[in-house]
Amino acid sequence: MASHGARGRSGGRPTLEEVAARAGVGRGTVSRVINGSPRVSDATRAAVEAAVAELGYVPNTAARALAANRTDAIALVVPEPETRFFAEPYFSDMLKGVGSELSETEMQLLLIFAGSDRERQRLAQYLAAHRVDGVLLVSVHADDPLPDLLAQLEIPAVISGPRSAAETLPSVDSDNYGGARQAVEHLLSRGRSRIAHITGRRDVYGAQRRVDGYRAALSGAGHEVDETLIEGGDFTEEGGRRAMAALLERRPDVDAVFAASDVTAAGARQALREAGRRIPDDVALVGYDDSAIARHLDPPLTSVRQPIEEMGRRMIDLLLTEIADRRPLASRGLERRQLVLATELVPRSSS
Amino acid sequence: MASHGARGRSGGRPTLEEVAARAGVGRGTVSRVINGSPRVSDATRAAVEAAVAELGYVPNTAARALAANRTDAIALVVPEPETRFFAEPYFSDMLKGVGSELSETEMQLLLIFAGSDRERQRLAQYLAAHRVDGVLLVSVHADDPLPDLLAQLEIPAVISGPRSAAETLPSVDSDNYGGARQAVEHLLSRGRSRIAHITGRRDVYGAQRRVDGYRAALSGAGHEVDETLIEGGDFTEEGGRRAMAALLERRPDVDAVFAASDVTAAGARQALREAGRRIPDDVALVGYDDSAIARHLDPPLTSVRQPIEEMGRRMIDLLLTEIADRRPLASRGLERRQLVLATELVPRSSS
DNA sequence: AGGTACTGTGGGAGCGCTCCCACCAGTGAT
DNA sequence: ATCACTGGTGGGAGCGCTCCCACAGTACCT
Repeated sequence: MASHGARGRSGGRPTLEEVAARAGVGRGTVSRVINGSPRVSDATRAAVEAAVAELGYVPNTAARALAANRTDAIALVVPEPETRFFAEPYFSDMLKGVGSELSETEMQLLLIFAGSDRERQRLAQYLAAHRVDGVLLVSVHADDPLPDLLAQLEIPAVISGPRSAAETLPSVDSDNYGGARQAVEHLLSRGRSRIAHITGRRDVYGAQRRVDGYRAALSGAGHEVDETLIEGGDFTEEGGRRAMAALLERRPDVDAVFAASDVTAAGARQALREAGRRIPDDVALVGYDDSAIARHLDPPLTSVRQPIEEMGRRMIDLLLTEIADRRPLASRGLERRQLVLATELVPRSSS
Repeated sequence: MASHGARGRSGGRPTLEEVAARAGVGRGTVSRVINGSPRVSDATRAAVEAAVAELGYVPNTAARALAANRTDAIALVVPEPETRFFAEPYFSDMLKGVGSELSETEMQLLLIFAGSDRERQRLAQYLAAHRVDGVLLVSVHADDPLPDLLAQLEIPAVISGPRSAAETLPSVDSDNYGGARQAVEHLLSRGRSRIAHITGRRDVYGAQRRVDGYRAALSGAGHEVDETLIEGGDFTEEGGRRAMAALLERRPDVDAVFAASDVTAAGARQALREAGRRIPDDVALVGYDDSAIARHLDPPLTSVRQPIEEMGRRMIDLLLTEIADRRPLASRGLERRQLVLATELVPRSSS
């Protein structure tokens, strides 16, 4: 029986010490080379690098994490009960951006689900254990305690979509306000004048901003905002259908609808069909997200695209900066810490 | 200046040692309690647990990993260039299953992208460093070197979808053969007789199995399999369109199509529309995956649902078993190590 | 000739655990 | 009484790193 943690290692993976011996230098020097310190002579560096290559040395992260008190990992926290969020392209696109940006670094990505109470409990434990250097928070609700927990634990975090206009955390968002404006202006330019809006959940700041954009576009074009043309939705298909039905009841003269999400638009479409309205002939329809649904709806749905992959990338940038900056006593301003990226209208035949 | 790794700890998180002192026991005893060893008296356990609670102790994973030579983490490797895979509900559903099953344990989930060569390089390094206890491999191609690498490093792995009939790795798959049969039998029962099949990529074993199922269903019903009704696709929309166009050219009398994926079906639908064929009146259409697209297509698409979330869960089960079993010299049979889960036909108005 | 100031380098200490050996009661068999 | 055992426990050693102090060597002043 070998010494102690012997499992499965036939000869064992090489350690720093072995590399040092091989290169004829000290442990500290190898560590310096591995970590790219400039205070190493070229000759020494070359010798160490050769030894590393010969031995196939790979640093042991656990040891590094223990000694250096950092983990080289960040967590993406997914509030999963929102199945909507999870199944939408939003999620995978963001992941794509996050992944691609992260692959430029040595950082690893952990996926943590914080859906159930048990999972949130576990997450709290996990964060308390400082097992990640930073956290990416997506789709956080206004009353979520998580951001405060993170602040308290002094763990750097970036949020996608501020919780309110007074958000203190670094954030990356798309221009919900501008996107909504684009959508409505597009409908106006198509000669529509009685443009309704089916909102998202009002406790989501982004949904609120879309309402603001809707209003602004109308006002900007000299129209009065008619409150009877605004109906509350919740981002779901069923919600969209109900809202559209209510709208048709109240305002049978409606000639266009801007829905706060593609899924909502799909629901609205059903209600319109059932009421015998043709799209776009009788009522034009515009969605938001430019998801797969938009392309496959009949007729294909005009929608507002958010640069989600780009948002994922930027979130990582921001987070890595936060992590790096944690050393000098933080408290720097929010200068470049809250980003808003432009949206783009994708016209299709529904409008 | 404090001792050494002093960053950010105001008083510092409690350590095992502190818990031991508080409970009036030795370090080893606390470790035993934390790890649920049975060789601890009830009184001692209670004392330790109290101390843990009072101090808010959370074990330091890095230290544990270093000492015990395990990581309590598994990786989900995503061959991301397959954007298809990534954006499809397949991915998020699987993730959901994986996450829910994992949340029963202390294991953490790492997401690793192995799209570009650089990423694969990094992955190899990562695995060589034994930074995970096990690996989940999804959507692996027949010629991927990854499984061999894993075998060589003796890292437990589970694959979703065997690479061939001779797969040696533990795997969890849905019943592609049976699912295809169901689809075709459904079409037969609807009175269709000239049923075409647009295949998936032939180098994907699951696609091959669907072809087999298609054939079997026809033969089983006493029909001869007409090779001119089988057309190669590649799981993409454009591929589906092309294949359908070719099919219509060659067999204008076709009265049903079984497509190897919903996306393929969406492409086929376009080609059918362009050719003026009505669905389902002239040609019935059945897809595979039961994705969001299926529900939102016009007309809604009959499709074969795979229990993907369940598959994710089972993969985790299998992997955890593999990890636990690694101790007794492996080499146990493949008895319960290759699972095939049942599919379900979801009829909609396209057939 | 003796400072002073570097740049490079070696290696001790320590990160917080797990593992295991040693040891101390009890308990039952001899 | 003596000799196994057994369940329960304490604590040394060590996992593979990073950090930092100490020190050699060289270069440039006084």
